[in-house]
Amino acid sequence: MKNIKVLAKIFADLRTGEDIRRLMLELFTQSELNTLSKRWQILNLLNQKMKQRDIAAQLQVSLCKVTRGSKILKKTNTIVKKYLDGDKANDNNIQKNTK
Amino acid sequence: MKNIKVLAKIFADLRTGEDIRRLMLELFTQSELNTLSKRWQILNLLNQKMKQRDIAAQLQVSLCKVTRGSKILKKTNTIVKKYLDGDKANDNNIQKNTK
DNA sequence: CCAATCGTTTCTATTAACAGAAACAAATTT
DNA sequence: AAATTTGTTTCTGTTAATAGAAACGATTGG
Repeated sequence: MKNIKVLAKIFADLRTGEDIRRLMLELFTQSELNTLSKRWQILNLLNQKMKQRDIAAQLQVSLCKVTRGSKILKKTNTIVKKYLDGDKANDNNIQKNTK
Repeated sequence: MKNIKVLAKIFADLRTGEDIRRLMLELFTQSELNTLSKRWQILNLLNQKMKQRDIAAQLQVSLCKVTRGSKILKKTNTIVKKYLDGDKANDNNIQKNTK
């Protein structure tokens, strides 16, 4: 299943990063947000060709999480890859002080 | 922490519901997607004043999940409430056959 | 070919979210 | 006010994701 489309539509409707961020803070637990954040950082670092053991050490996660990220990146035609290979990916790492 | 802003920005950048949906399918496990989907349905039904035990029965979730949703809805000035009270909420339930 | 490095898998233990049931509390009905 | 309904909390057990360690496998350089 199922209603993922519904959820995706909600995020799409919200449009601004600030509103989406607030919704995520309401919907997810702190633990889940951490997990999600790490998950994305793993993908980003993997895409930058950092060694898997280095990623695990730097982000303080286990190798199984890194391997899982690796599997995601092996798929072709993914949104993940498309996004990471775009210029936006690096913008996000700089973390400018927009607030 | 932390980099929730980064993740929120990614969703915001994607813009279309279809792209966001695809990214979610790549990032989350099936189990997590189910959880998330149920979580939103709970909020929606709670907001429609359905009784908590009925919600639990209909969605086949435990009361603790419903109570958690209830706590979210009790907060004021949330994106969740703003969204559920808007007209978009009902659109999403109809689930038109756009694919 | 061998050794080292790296990606991947496997194993057991841990943890957070959750199920299911019961108890408790607040509200409503009568 | 007593009984019923509904919201909330508490309890124990379960499950999926994960940590940590080790092993396995592939690749590469020597």
